Amino acid sequence: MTTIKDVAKKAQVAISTASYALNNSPKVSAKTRERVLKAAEELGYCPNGVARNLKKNKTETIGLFLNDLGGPFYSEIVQGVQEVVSSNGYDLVACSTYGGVDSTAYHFLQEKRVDGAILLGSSIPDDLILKAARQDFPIVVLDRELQGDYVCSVLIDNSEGVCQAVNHLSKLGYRKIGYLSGPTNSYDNQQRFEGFKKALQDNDIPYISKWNVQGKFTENGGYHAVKMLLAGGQLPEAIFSANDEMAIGAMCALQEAHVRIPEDLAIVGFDDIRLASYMKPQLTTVAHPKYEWGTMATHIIFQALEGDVLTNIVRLPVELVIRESCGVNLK
Amino acid sequence: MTTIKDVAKKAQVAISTASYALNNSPKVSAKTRERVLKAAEELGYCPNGVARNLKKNKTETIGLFLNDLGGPFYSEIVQGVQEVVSSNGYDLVACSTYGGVDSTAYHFLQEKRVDGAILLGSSIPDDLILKAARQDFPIVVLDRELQGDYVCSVLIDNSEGVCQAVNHLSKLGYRKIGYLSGPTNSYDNQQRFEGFKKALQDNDIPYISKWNVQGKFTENGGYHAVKMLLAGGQLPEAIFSANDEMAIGAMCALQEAHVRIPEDLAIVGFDDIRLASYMKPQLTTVAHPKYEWGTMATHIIFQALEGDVLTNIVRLPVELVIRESCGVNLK
DNA sequence: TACGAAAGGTGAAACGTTTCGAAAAAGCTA
DNA sequence: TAGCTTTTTCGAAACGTTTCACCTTTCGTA
Repeated sequence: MTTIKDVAKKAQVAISTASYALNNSPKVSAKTRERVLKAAEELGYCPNGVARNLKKNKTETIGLFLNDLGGPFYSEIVQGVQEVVSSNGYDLVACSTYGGVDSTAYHFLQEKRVDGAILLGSSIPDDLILKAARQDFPIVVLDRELQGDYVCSVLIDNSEGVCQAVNHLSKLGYRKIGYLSGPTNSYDNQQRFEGFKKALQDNDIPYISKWNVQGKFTENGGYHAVKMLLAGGQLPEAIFSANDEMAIGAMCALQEAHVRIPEDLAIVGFDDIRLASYMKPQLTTVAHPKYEWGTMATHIIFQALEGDVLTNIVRLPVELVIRESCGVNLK
Repeated sequence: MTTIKDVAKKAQVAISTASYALNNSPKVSAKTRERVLKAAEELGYCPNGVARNLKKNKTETIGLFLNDLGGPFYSEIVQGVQEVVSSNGYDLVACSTYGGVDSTAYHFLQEKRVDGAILLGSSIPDDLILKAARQDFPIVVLDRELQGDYVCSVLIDNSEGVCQAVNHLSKLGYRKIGYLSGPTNSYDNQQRFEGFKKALQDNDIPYISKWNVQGKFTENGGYHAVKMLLAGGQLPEAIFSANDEMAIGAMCALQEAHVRIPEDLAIVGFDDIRLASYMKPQLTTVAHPKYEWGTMATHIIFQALEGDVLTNIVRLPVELVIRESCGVNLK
């Protein structure tokens, strides 16, 4: 590999001069710059990023850490993040948190191989985040509330979303509403469940615990949870699913059991993933601004890098998207 | 930030000893190791990855470079890659090629911030790839044929896939078959188009160029291309779409025009993305082993890193998945 | 012609590690 | 105890940059 040393030698200048020339510093004369650039060109020189990173003590790279790089709505978040990162002249790397302490996320967070991190997915524990965050290493989390000097939470308004969904069901006349739950240790699920119970109360609807079934936030999870529900007999009139993936699994299970949607049972999801609008019937769901979620988080990272103090929690609005899966007429 | 220097001082040993201790070298006595580890613990020491990378001249990181981190079937490729990278104890970063020469992909490829690269998406030019690849920096490309010492292509068998699709249509009695094309400069599209023409020939079906319409490999692209086709009057009996995304857009356009699928027009796609099986009617399409695509590519990277010489091209099998969008009865 | 300032160029230190070769300490054997 | 060997520790160089502080050259002005 050719280094700046080789370039300097070829151009017959000192290493420092070569460096200045390559970085367009005004300290070097046009002639020398020319000579250095030519030498670099001829040698096919390319600066070693790692060395530069070490010297400058920054990588100009932001890390986006996800549970699983292929999630159903990450794509739009990633685009938002990408956009802002690029426009700040930084690089973006997406990494998985897969593998616990051996995961890339762990490594990168601890070893300072990025200058800031955006985190979505619960597999990184709070204390590691709080320990890793510093003035020159801000962290934004997308799925939990976290208090710290260089940590900020960007969240969606879960309870408002659930509230709108339940109100919608209530307005349509549904009084027997079940809750299709995600993992109970997930922040989002907790928030949605709390919101759900509160919304029921506000609408004078009783909460019936036998209609609370739990899955794993995946299509399969929803499918099996609803299978259980079906096996138990006595269905609710409507189901609020803590996310769309599970709602889709639920719909499959229901259709297999010849339960008609929405005639026999209404269903509403959360996230508004792409598939939601392709289902038959199309899934009514709570949408959140995914792209903006990404841009917001990233803006905050750069603010922090510039030394601004952070507001600790930002909440993004949600919106109920009414499609077909709850029907439209009063029951 | 606390460095190994601080640890050494606190443990009252030389820096080198601290380093050996932290890396579990047998060169240091149990007592000293203990002392160093304790000091490190107390100081919350964490080795600086960048410095280590520089010294060792490797990052133990593989880069996966995609056009757009949220693509419709990347997810499974990524999982395959992730799996193999992890099991080799390496890290994985996914980066976008968004932004041309300013993209993260460019930077990382040139600045040696990863030890190997897997590339999908045409925005990195061939010559850069060939220039960047070296013994200790192998590159695998997933969407073009490329000859080079440390470059390998892992491709799917496009022509076989198209052939199966066209044979299927032919067997069902369709004789007027259109081609919904992706960008003409895309390798995959070229291959599929070549395969398409050959398959027509093999089945004694004429190629009619007015039924060749072009889009951008996106749903929208397919939608508009088919709108054009509709505006032109005189539809074919069947359409082979160069990918599923466009096929889906096409289906929307057709449904809006009250063209029934498959009764009035059959359609077959390519890729077998998740949405394909959720469409109404479900999309018949050519599936490829996405997960294996990722694992295969990654295995090759590690083989190359170990010094094996590479076979230049690997082709993965494809399989036609017959669903509903072509009908089942002879016309 | 001499002087001072500005411009251009340089050597060396530093970033935080790893690792080599050598020195020091400890443990044996005779 | 002297002379070995083995174990443990250490200093220093190196990885490839950037950048500080200083030195040299050039040039305009008095």
